This record gives sequence, structure tokens and C-alpha cells, in this order.
Amino acid sequence: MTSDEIKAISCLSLVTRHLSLITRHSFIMDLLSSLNEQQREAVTATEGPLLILAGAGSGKTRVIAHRIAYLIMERAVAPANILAVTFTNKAAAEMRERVEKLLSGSRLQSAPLVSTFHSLCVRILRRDIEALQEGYTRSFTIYDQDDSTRLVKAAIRDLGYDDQRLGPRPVQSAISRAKNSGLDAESYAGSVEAHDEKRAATARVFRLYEERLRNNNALDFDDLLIQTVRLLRKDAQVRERYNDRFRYVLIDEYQDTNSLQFALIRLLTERQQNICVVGDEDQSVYRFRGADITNILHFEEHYSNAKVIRLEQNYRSTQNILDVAGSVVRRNTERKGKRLWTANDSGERIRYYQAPDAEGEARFIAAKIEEHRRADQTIRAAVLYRTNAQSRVFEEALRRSGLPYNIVGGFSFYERAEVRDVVSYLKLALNPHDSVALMRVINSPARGLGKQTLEEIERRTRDYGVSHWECIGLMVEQGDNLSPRTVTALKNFQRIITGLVSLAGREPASEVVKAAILDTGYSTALRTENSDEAEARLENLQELVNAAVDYDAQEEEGLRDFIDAAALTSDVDQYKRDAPVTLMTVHSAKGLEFPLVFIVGLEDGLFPHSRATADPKELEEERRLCYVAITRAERFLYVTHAMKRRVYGEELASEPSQFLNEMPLELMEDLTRGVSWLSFARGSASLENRHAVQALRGETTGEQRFAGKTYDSVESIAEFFRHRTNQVNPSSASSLPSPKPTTKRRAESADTASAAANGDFTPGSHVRHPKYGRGLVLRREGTGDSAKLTVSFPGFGQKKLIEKYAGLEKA
DNA sequence: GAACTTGCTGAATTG
DNA sequence: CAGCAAGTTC
Repeated sequence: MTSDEIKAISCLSLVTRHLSLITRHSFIMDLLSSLNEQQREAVTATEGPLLILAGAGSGKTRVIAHRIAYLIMERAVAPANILAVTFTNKAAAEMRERVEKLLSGSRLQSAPLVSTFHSLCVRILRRDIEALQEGYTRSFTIYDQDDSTRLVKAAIRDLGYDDQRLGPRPVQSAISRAKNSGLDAESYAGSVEAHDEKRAATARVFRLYEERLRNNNALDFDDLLIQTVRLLRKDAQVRERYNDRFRYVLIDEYQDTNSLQFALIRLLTERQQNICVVGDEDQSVYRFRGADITNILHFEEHYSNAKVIRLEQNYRSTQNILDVAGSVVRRNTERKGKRLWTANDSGERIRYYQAPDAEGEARFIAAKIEEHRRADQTIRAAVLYRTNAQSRVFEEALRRSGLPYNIVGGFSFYERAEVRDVVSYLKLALNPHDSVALMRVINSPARGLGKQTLEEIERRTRDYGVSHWECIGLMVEQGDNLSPRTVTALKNFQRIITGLVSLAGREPASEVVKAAILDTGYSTALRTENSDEAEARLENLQELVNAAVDYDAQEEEGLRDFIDAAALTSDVDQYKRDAPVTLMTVHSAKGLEFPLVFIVGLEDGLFPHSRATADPKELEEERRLCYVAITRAERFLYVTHAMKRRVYGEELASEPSQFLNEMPLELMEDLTRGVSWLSFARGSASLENRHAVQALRGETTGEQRFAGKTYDSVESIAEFFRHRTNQVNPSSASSLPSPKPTTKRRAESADTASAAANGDFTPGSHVRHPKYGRGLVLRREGTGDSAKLTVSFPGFGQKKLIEKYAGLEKA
């Protein structure tokens, strides 16, 4: 962030000094002439609140960049008076780059501030947090999710709760959710029902957690926003100063803002009201993180004289891709509605493939990528999945094919244990009272301070009411009841940290980083391990040193900025634009585009995720996610699903995603060898659903001869298909499709054959129930007639039945 | 105190 | 199947 800004400033000031009036004029003409009518309007409507509804691929980033350039060049706004906020560093960097390019040739005193929400808050707090008068100092530390979970865990333990029943992660996320919805520990405690033991416990953990954050002079991610909002609310002087500074405010990805961000925006634009927000309600996919889609849906109510501009021309994708995307997202109710169109060709149909299993899916994709690359070596491909856990098979398949790939997310650089350890040493160099950092590294590398000693430190820290660091000082001084060996080890640790602290006071960041690797014994420990893994870790640390050297070149509060950046770096920030193949989650892909896109794992319960199918709002969010995925594609789009995959090491059968069902069949080309869900759906559609109806009645259909394994038999597909007919039925087209129950089923296993010997009702077979009618057996537990069956009855959902009492007959 | 073994439980998406 | 925590051994 700050470093990039510095880069931007120095770049801008390096450019040519003068511009004649004429060149300047034609420059503005150029600036506007490359835009379409709506874009131009969005750029030139500079005063007052403005909502730009920017469909996928409609040139949103372009518009923002042009708008900034226009403000500076045409409206003579000082760059320093402009603030643009994005969600990721990557987006911010790209925006800066584009503005710079547009302004190259002009001489400017300052650069506009293009920043993420979080780094904006850090910037404000690093300057003004002391005005809050709550004990925080400007040198506060930032706790990321991992740090904060550790703190929660310690709090749970110290309160004597059973961390079996009260898991640190759930509690941490409950606290985060509470904080994001504006509750502090007290009000959360007040909101707990009398008998709710668990929440009462959470409330106590919450309180202790907050207390310790404060004692450590630390802010978690949520606090960055919360404290900034509190500061601006409380201190009119500070608020005025920022209102005066940021006269034109632009917010990117507005549909992803949460209530705190909304509050922050309102406070910052209180006076000028020159607020321009850009977003697309169809791409709102961060509800779980508190994003409130109503921020964008109700913008006109929040800012009464707001102007609204729609950008509906898409420059990215083929018409077919847009049609598929539109057909899916059209089923949502929570939207303002846009009609995306493009002047591009209709392109090819999108391609569909049904794989037997996850490995087959990965092989297919690797082969297709190779095929496309043979035709066009420069083509960039993206493999998009719902969950990070899916990435592994694709990595393996791509490695086998020798395709160079880049993976976003999962374990990012700054999440690696060794990097985090060294960063913790750095945090200690700036603030030895940071207990989380201290406890993290006190014994890594191992230096004879084991569990016993650590517990002793914890105990005394509480008794003395001091920080861990002070406590260690006292223990070394007094040395009571401690083995000489322990005292020596503690002294050793103390010496290391003191050394780093004094180094941080006089040396540049990179030197402190080196010391944190060398003087702490970290590198020695890794080197003596002498394994490939240790080797890789050493390389990562070398990488960290390199990053620090880069930071040194930019001066200022070197080490501080360096650590902040480490905390605020996101997964997508690691994305390399010209990697030939990129693997990532759909979430990470938002805002990116690729000529060739694969959306994989389009299965019920995976995408849409099983945790989202119950709540219609969540389902709509999943659908938006699917929309985001589709609209990443420029020319070629593949959608795939597997018939079975391993979950928890158990093989489960899966059904096609309902989103496949929502795509227009005639725009899909089936690449599956043999019969597939799609081929069946097509056949049925043309036969006016006769087979589906027959199948439901339990009558034999002509297609049955295709049926191989029971679970992908025609009947079960027909059952699936029934939902489609409900959805595409003209009379119900406007209503939402009924969410199907999650249908991860146990696939046929080896013992099925033996089960078949002792009963008719094996998984995959069909039964008839007196009340529910025909159903499909999903699962069988136990043997004989006391066996428990899980049966799916179309229209009734899944039922658990005891074979003996259920009165089932074979169907 | 550290290294190893076993056993258990649990995955969604992220700044 | 994983990663982590507790238990076991040196």
C-alpha cells in the first residue's frame, strides 16, 4: 500500500514537466472519446452521489480510472483530494497503474490515494488512534485471523472451558460476526438468552479477548474498521480533517461492503457528498463476511439525490457466455436487474463434460488445456472451483501433463509457518509486549522452553498482572523455583529479543529480517534438519529477505510498513497475471478475466455448497457466485461435474448442480463419451418429459438399457430432471426453484454385493412405500430386517426407515 | 524436554 | 484423508 503509493508519486513526478493547453485539450477529448455513452456519463458526472451499476466486463475499472483522471485534468481537483477504495491490494495496484498511464505526461504535485479499506484504516489509525484516548498507541500491532484465533484459544483455556465443546475457530468467528454487526463484548453479553450456556461462555471469552487485545496494543482485522469508525464518530476535528482531505471518494465493488464500511464511507463523505460507488449486485458474494447487499440495493435511499448509471455493454465475453450467465442469475430475486449485451460474436457453445470421478475431471481438463495451448500458445486458462480442497487433483493432473500452473489461495506465502514465525520476531522487535507473537516463537526454534515452562509463564503473567515479556524479565531476575537450565534458556531468549529491538531502532528493515532469521537460531535449526522440506523453508525465508530489501528501497517507516503489508496481503494479491494456467476459488477470481475458463465440481452440495442450500438467501448468493464464475470467461467456457468424489476419505456419489439445470441446454455442447446427465435432459426435453414422468411412476423407459451403475441410472437422473421441468415450466418460470435436499450419497461399495444377497433394498435400488410412493435407497446400515435405510422419496425428501417396520416392497 | 505414535475429529468462501 | 492434540517413550 504505502510503498506502492510512494512508487506512484515518484513515478508521477518523474514524468515530463510541461503540457501545452492544446495537448491537454486533445488529451481530454481522447480520454472521453474512447468511452461509450454511459461510461462517459459516469466519468463526467463528478458532483454529488453517484451509483454506477456496472455489469460484469462492462469496463468498470476503466471508468474509475478515467473518472479520476478527468477530475484531475478537467475539474482541476488536486490529486490528494481524491480517494479511491478497493478490496484487494491487487485491485488497488491495478487502478493506480491505469490512472498513472492516463496521466502520464502531466506534472502533478501529489498522487490520488488508491487504497484498500484495511490499509486506509491502518493509515488513519497510525496517525490518529491516540485521539481515541483508549490506551492504544500509534505503534499498535495488527492481528490476522491466525493470531486472533490463538488469542481466543488462550482465552478459552484460561477461563477453564472445555475446548472440545467450545472450539476456538467457531468462537473466533462468532466474535468476528458480532463485532462486524456493531456489537461489543458488553452488548453481546447483554444479548445472550438466559439459558444459552454456549453463548454465555462465548460472551465471556469475547470480553477477555478484547481485554487482551487492548493490553497487547493490538487490533484485529475487524478492529481496524471498528476503531476507525469510532474515532471519526468521536472526534469531530479528526473527522473534519479527513472530510476536507478526501473531497471526492470512489468505492469499488460496492456490493461487497459491510455495515462498518458503509459507516466509514458515510463519515468520510459527510460534508462533500461527492461519493461515487461502483458495483454489481449480481456479484455480491461476501455475505459470510458481513457484506450487505442492501447497501447497493438501497443506495438511492441512503443518498437521496443520487444519480444512477447502468453500464450494460459487455466487452469481455461472447454472447453465448453472457446468455448462459444471464439465464442462471435471472432466477434471483434480490437484484436491480440489468440487461448485459455485447457487440462480440456469439462464439462457440459452452462445453459440458461429465466425469466419472474427480480424477477423471482433472485429467479431462489437463487434456483440454493442452489442446487449447496447441492451438494458441499464449492462451491463459483458469480452473475455478468452489472450495480450496478441490485444488489438489488438478495440481497433480497438471503436473503430470507438465503444464505450468499457478495456484492462488490455500497456503499463501505469508501464511507459511516459517514466515509467520519470522514475522512474529519482527513484531516483537517493534513491540516485545505482543504476547501472541511472543508465545508463538518463544520456543521455535526449540531452545529448551517446553510446555512446563510455558505454563509457568502463563501462570505468573496472570498473577503479576504484567505482559509476558515483563514476566520473563521478572523470572530471570528472581529465578525462584526455576531450574538453572530454564533460567539460562529464558535469558537466552531475552537476549535475542533485546537484540532485535535495538536493531529495529537503528537498522533498515532488511537487516532486522536477516537478524530475525540468523540470530534467533532459526536458520541453523532448519539447516541441521537437512531435509527437502527444511530446504524449501529456507528458500521461503530468503524470499522474505528479498521482499524486505525491496521495502528498504522505499524508505519511510520501513519495518512497520513491511509487517503491516505482511498482515494485509491477500490471496489474490499473489495472482500473476500472465501465468498460463491459474487454479483458484471462484471467490478469488472475482474481478479477473481469462480467455479460457473451466468451472469444475458443478455438483449438488458442492456448488451450490451444502451449507447454503437451506437458506434461500444463501442459495441466491451461490447463484451469484456461479454467475461470477461464468462471466470470467472471454471466449471458451467449460462446465464439468463428477459422478463421485471422495469426501472425508469416503467415496460419495454426487448429482449435477442445479445451476447446470439453469443453463440453456441448446447452448451446451456435450463432450462426455456416452450417456450423460445432459444427453438425458435433452432427450427428455424433446420427448416432452414423457420419460421423466414414466420414471416417476416406476414404469420402464426406453433409456434404461443405458443404465450402468444403479445410482446413475436413468431413474435417478429422471428424478433430478423432474426439478428441471418444474423450473422451466412457463407458469413457474418466475418463481424460485424449490431447493433440493442435499444429496451426497454413499456410492456403491464393495460390500454392496454381499448386501444384495440378504435383502432387496440395497443402495441404488428402488422401493415403494405405502405413503411416500417410489423412492431411491441411498444408504443401508446394519443387516437383516432390522437394517436402517435412508431413502429419498421425490417430493418428500430423505427418510430414515427401519426395514422391518417400513412396509417396503421392491419397485 | 523433545521426538515419535496413535487416535480422533472435522472442510466454505476471505481481508 | 488430512491435520492436530494428547499420550508414550527416550
